[in-house]
Amino acid sequence: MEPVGFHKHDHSKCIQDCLTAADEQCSDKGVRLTPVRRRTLEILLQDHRALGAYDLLDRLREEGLGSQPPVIYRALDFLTEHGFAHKIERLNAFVACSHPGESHAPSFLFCRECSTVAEAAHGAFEEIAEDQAKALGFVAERVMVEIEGLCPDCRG
Amino acid sequence: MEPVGFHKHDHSKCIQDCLTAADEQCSDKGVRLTPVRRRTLEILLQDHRALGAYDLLDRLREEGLGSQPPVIYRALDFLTEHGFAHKIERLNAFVACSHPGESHAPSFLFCRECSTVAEAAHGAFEEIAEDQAKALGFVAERVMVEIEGLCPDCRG
DNA sequence: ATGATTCCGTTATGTTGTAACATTTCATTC
DNA sequence: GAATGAAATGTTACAACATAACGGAATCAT
Repeated sequence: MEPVGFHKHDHSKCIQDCLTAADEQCSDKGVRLTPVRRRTLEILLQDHRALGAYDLLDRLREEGLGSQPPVIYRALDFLTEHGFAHKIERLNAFVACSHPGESHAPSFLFCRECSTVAEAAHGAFEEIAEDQAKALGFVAERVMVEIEGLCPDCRG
Repeated sequence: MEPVGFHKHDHSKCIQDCLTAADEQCSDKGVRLTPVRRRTLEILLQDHRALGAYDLLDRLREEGLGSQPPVIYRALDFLTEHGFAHKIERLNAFVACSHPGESHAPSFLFCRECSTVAEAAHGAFEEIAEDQAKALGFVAERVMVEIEGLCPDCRG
């Protein structure tokens, strides 16, 4: 898994690939990527940035796709549940998954200036977490890593 | 630094030590551990559990120590700023620091059943985070690690 | 077609957090 | 011990984030 948020890349292809992957995975699993869900994912994919639920809702509203909070929260529940999007807890905001399909339990780096998010390799963190949990008799189920800082652009 | 949340220990001593450490550090720094701040810390120290701001506020209100949200949020700002308490982002809740004075940037393990929190060694996580950040040209300023799972008691 | 299921629209409300300004408390200096 | 200035608190009002509950529409399997 290679981080993508701070790298130059062919972004329209990046978007297309993610949407295609989502379409495929949904039909494989027999779940539906409905218009509201798909459009929410598209909006998130526009930037590799974290967006608040209400920002997303505003966008949907402009397009006549739903105007009340439950609409967007249901769409986000679906997308996160199936690994197409993730929540950044520190920001109360959501970001499209950059690596749909790959094993999930991501770590994030996000810029405090521009909210750009990169998804990073998580394995090393999980190993350490597992060691620490074991030493305490704790069963680790989910390891959240969120690294706040400045991205290459905002470092100035 | 030894994790404490899931271990048997002399808890009244644990509370006393933390309060004493807080008192000392405050006078060293020339800041004031006022009644609202001190009482908030005491309540947090009662359990090694994460408590919501409004739960804490209810406790303060019962004791006539302040009844409006800004009161508790200001106290929590003070306590977190000086390292006497921490916020668990995943829970929107706060926990007393188990190791006041030791270098700060903690990692947490918290139980999804009972909200008990243990503070764990953070160094290894920071190293990995630093490596990943460097590879991306990202400047890591704060590394948040929160491990959700089941504590020894709730594992059943 | 019909019944079951899933999804969406909507109202209402709950939870978490802050801006702004008035008042009080406290330490310092005169 | 009064005047002053800084820090802390009290209070009102509101902003931002999130969910419960219910009715109706779309979709799917038979």
